[in-house]
Amino acid sequence: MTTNPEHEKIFKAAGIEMWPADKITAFRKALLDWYDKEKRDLPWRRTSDPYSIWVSEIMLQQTRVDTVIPYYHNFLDRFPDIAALAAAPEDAILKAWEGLGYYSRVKNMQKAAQQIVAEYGGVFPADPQEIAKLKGIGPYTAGAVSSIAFQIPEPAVDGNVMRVMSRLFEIDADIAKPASRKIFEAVVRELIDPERPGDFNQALMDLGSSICTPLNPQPEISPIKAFNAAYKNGTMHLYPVKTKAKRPVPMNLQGIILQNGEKQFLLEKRPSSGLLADFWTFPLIQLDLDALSGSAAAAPGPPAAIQTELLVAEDFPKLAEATTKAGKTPPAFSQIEAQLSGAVAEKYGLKPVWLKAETGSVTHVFSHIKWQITGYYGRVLTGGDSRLPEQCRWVSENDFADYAFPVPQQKMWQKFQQQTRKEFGL
DNA sequence: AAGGCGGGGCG
DNA sequence: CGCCCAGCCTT
Repeated sequence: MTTNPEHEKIFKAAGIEMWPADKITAFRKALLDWYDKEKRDLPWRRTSDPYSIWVSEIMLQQTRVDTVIPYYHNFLDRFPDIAALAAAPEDAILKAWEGLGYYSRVKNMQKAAQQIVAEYGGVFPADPQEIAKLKGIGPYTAGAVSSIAFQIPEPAVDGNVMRVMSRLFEIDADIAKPASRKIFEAVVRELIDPERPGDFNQALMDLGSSICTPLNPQPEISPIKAFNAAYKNGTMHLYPVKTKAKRPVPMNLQGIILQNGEKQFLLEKRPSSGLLADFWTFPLIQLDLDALSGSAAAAPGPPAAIQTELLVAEDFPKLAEATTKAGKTPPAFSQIEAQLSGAVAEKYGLKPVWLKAETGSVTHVFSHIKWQITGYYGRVLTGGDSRLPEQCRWVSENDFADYAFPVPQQKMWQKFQQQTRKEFGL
């Protein structure tokens, strides 16, 4: 009952029975009538500019609408067109993406903008095949931009669409598997309204995010409940089929919060590839704590006890007062702190005096790793050290706004301010 | 095909 | 707190 023999094969293999033409027509009407009535008024739905629509689609990958809206406005403000994005400095585009996550998205988008300038005269290509060649544009985004910006009947299969379709047709394919996407694309190609492909795709996604949700869906109020095989057969709880992701692996790190004599903080730029590439954080190191707990490796005594007292008395009167009251000498060197000093001396050529442990300690969960950062605050006497690595910089707090901070860094900074700043009036 | 890559909302 | 949300790139 399809026009396409390729689709026929796919449907047969997946056990899908495609609807007759009149049912497809009725489905389009039910879905689009609902969309016309209920669609949200979103900024990128007020434009037909392919660049703006492209920006919105890249931002909306793995990111909620409410989160995206302010970033969308700010980004278009700073980079109003393809040429502006292509020419922007990297730190500017990272800053504009700060907090959004998956930062390779914006780097790839800039590469694509440069591609468009070089190969398409700066004009966004209006052909799905050409669109799909752009860096960072995969099958979903190619379909979304083609259909929404250019009214080309291409499927835009995201997680919402796979969930909706798996329930409508009781499709057993595992939506976590890349290979399954082909099945859903074939289904949408059969169903998509050639008159309003962009609205059709957006309607499916809206439905998936509001009514046909992953948890606690409301099929009884769905505009397309009459088409929902899983609902009619009482199998809603079985769809979609999706294998679970692995748990993030815990990783313990030490966050090094150092200030120099000018009250500047040491920041380090992360490597240009990998996790949080090119973003700035307080130096993060990973001590081998297992090796530490074993032997009673004599911790070197405070290498600068006198300096410590001087520092504390001079720059941190409240800290000095607090430690005196508690009947303690200024921060004793634990084994960990001795290790820390060794690592900091080796990596950064600095000899800090540690003033507080467990400050700026935070947890941050990525999709595959769980960072557990223990913060250590210290001061260094020397100012501009010649051995400071290339990727490091002493930065005044007033200039933090010029640096792109990932969320774990923002958390460390917040914690440090709450725990140490207020406590000691630094 | 599998793994790397961020961040936030919900119960 | 653990659960959920997931496209594109690289390997």
